Amino acid sequence: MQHHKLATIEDVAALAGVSIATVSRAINEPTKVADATRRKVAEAVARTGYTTNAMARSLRMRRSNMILILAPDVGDPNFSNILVGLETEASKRGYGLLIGNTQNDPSRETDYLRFISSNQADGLILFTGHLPYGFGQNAEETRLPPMVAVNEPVVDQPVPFVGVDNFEGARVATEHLISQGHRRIAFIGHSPGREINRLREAGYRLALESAGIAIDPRLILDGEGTTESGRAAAELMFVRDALPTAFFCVNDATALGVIIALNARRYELPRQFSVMGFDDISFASFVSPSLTTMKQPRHRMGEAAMELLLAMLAGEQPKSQKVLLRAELIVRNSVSRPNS
Amino acid sequence: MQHHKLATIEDVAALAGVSIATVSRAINEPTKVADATRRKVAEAVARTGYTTNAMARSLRMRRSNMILILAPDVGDPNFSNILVGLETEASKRGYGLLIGNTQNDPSRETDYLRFISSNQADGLILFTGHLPYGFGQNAEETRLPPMVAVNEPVVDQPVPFVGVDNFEGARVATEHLISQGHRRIAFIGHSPGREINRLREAGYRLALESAGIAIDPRLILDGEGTTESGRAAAELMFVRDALPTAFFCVNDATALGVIIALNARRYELPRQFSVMGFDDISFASFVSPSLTTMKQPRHRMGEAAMELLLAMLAGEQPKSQKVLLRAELIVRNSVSRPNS
DNA sequence: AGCCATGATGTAAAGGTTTTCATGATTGAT
DNA sequence: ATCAATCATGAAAACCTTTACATCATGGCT
Repeated sequence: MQHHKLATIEDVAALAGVSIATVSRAINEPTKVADATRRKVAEAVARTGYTTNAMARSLRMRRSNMILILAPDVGDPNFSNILVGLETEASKRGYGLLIGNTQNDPSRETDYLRFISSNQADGLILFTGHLPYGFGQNAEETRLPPMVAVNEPVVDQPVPFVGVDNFEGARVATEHLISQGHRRIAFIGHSPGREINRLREAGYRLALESAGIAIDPRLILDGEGTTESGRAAAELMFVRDALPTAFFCVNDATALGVIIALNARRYELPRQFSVMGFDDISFASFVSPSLTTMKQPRHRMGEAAMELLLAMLAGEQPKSQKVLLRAELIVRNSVSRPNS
Repeated sequence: MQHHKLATIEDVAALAGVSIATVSRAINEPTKVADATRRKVAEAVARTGYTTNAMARSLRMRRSNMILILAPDVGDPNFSNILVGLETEASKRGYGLLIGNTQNDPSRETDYLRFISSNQADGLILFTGHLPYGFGQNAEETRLPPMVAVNEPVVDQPVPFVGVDNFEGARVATEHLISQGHRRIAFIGHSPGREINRLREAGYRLALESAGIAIDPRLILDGEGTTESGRAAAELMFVRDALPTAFFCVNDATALGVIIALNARRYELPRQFSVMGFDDISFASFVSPSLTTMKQPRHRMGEAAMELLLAMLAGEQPKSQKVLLRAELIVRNSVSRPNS
């Protein structure tokens, strides 16, 4: 039922009247072969429609030219944009991408490791923020395969990381609000367990301190980064009656929730409240008011991570364990000067 | 620099005191082996940490248990949600997913076919709406590999298709508007070249005709399905001054554009205009007003497509060349009765 | 003329499985 | 007790490459 029977290197060799070794060389190291034979081989390849069997090749060479991507949620738009960058760089270098959706399920993580241990993938890109379950326990003993973490660093493990500078980005964002004249700035998305939230909050705090603004703990609200948590936090703020003039949200999803809450209460934005997000997800520009936010260079993150991983596979030591790209301030219409 | 040296089947055989053939059987066809030896082998496998080398296995068995996914834009959220369904079903059946981002670039399409012709993938899932460049020309001659198209059918080729019933969905959507009392319903997104747009428009037309409502060509506007095209179309409508009471948009992105245009003109929605979308993208519920739309069962589409492909790989003839899932009406706040 | 370096090619091994076929052992029937 | 059938296992082939090593020819040097 498959494609008849594929031509093998032997067929090509026979047709070209040379040995299979020569065919292999003509294809992979053209300089090591005489011009005339190279042409004969090329001709034979064209005639037979030969393509080298990747399985045999990988078996022999002990590498597959495949990279396994492990992500907790493949459907997440933030992920998929980074994926595009990963793919761009990988395919440029002749690597294929194998994707694994773990949903943070330990058994699925372990399951996907079979691709590594069975030589089906040469390296690993981690979106999960932790080592796949199955490496965890005896990490020092087991030699880790080449891998790099992207978006979220791996805690307590020497895994090279490519991501955005959350601390610096949050500082810039908060400074932007301050530069507009805001003094009472809320932070929505306090969650000390999440590295990303922690860093962004730290940047927020530094910006305030540097500007000599005292931090009001009533303006720092919990939130895990979902739209619903943003909406709830904003509501809570009104109940408690300790109001800011601006909301700096840990991410755009949260900011969206805040905007929904404010719209529902019929406030006019940004006249009465300013809202700032982080990420620049695709719909940030379509919300009303369109969202001022920090743009993550997702495509570049993907490229950089893949570059780093491929360099490691080529035997180079990573120059640094951490590549931080800077987020870019995108000014739209959800931030203005406070009018009080 | 790699993981020391992996245990092979020979190591296991030696430790268990049996031949490699027995080890292979103990692992893959446990019933064909005596209980005692099966236990010995299991023990040896555990001790050595053996995992079978997928390359050797694929080489021998002439199949890789990999599926290649070819998509024009991996970053598209519509795609990534279907991808989750594909992944769910594939990994349940022990298949891996290899993803290829083509950006509709013929050379990239051809390039990715190497995974098929080199046996690195057993089958193909197509999001592109056309055969990958390189199959096209002599399609009758070349035997096509097992493949199924999802989301967008492949034109003029006998490729099994899994998608949503766009015609029926558009009919249901339009009927919903009619049932609310609308008579002047615009269709935004006329684009005869696009199969999806064509079908949705056809459903719209049928619903109107069945209700005895004459079709007003001035209410049918071009649009390729982007937010910007929706915005522009709505604007055009005001310029031309042939206004509907409801807008049925070819998809949510278009509907979003329409809403933006209406909001900008300070209309109150849905009191003055109703807007209906199609797709139920993630932000449909966050727009203001939240969008009434037809939900595509993306996860199920992915699962169904993968199921079909795996069945084909197992040698079954696909029962039908076309699996159409029905879209579900999601009622939110962008549609109400007309108030004129 | 003889020698050596260089360059082009071929031979054969190795990579790790699955599976066909053969072999022996065991069971059941006569 | 004999024969046939069944069952468990092993030997070896096949899957298709890449590459270390060997071979041979060529040409340049002394």
